[in-house]
Amino acid sequence: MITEDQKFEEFLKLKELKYTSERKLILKAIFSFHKHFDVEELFEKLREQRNNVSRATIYRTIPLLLQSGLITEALHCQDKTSYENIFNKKHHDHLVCINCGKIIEFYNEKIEKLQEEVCREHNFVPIEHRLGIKGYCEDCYKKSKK
Amino acid sequence: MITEDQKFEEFLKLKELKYTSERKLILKAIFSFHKHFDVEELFEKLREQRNNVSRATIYRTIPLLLQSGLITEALHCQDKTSYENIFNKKHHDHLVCINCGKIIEFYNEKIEKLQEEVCREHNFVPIEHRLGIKGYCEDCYKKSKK
DNA sequence: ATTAAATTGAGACTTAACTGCAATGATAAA
DNA sequence: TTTATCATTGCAGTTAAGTCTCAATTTAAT
Repeated sequence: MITEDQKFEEFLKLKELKYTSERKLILKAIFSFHKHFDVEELFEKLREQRNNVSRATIYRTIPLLLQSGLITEALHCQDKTSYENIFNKKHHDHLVCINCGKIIEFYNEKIEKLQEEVCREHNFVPIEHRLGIKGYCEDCYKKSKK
Repeated sequence: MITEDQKFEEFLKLKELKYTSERKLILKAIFSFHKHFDVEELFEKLREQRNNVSRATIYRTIPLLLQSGLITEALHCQDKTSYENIFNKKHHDHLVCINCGKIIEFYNEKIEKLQEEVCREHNFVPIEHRLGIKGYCEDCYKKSKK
């Protein structure tokens, strides 16, 4: 079982880039989140861990993490771009509550297959996809009806 | 058959807002696009039409157009937020070419139904959804193989 | 250990997106 | 028609995400 560190190191080696201590720290911080995160939250997390890394470096590292397939851009919830750790995670899509921001992850095999079919019909070679459904979660819907 | 003007006017009346000449011009400009557009392109289009409207007014009008259901936010292609006219258009999803930026619209009834099913399973009330598949269009894929 | 190249952080810079304010414009009552 | 009210506008300024520059440092291959 390959670790996230190994995966990132391998990716960097392939690109003839260096696995610096800052990059290690960023990766570690990301994997200490269990939810989506944005750059500011990552910066703060690193400070908490007494592992200060500049924002510039974070901004420069994120594209590498995206390319290496360790993280992915999450749905634009409000304004900031946020990310999601996807290492060793099965692909999934999202239900996002407009009211409370809750995110429900789901996976539907049939939808996945149909997407492949659509791509075939258009001679399109898919690399990744994102399906986000916005609406109201059970709790918020109940509240709104009162 | 209701026009986009009527729909917007009705929406504004409901909110006790005014259908000003600037708002009319913005709407007209939007409907002269046949592709996605961003704020800057809209600003330029208005200048071309000799109908100068300030950026501030454009930024203030867009939320109204979104709320009224005349336009929707398009997929984040690069950095800028872009929009899409959806008045009297059937809902559709997108295939986006990573290489040339080409956008292919598609609609798949089965996928739509399955989404509803997923929502039901989670007691989630959907309002809108967005499915974007990134990859390579036929032409770009052929080129890349050479 | 040497060396070439990549990387870093600080801070300046850029730009999309938005806002406060004074002036303007529309609407409804007088 | 005049007046009063309140939304709207444009300008100029603000915010904040993201990028760039450059000198100093670190990495990794030899």
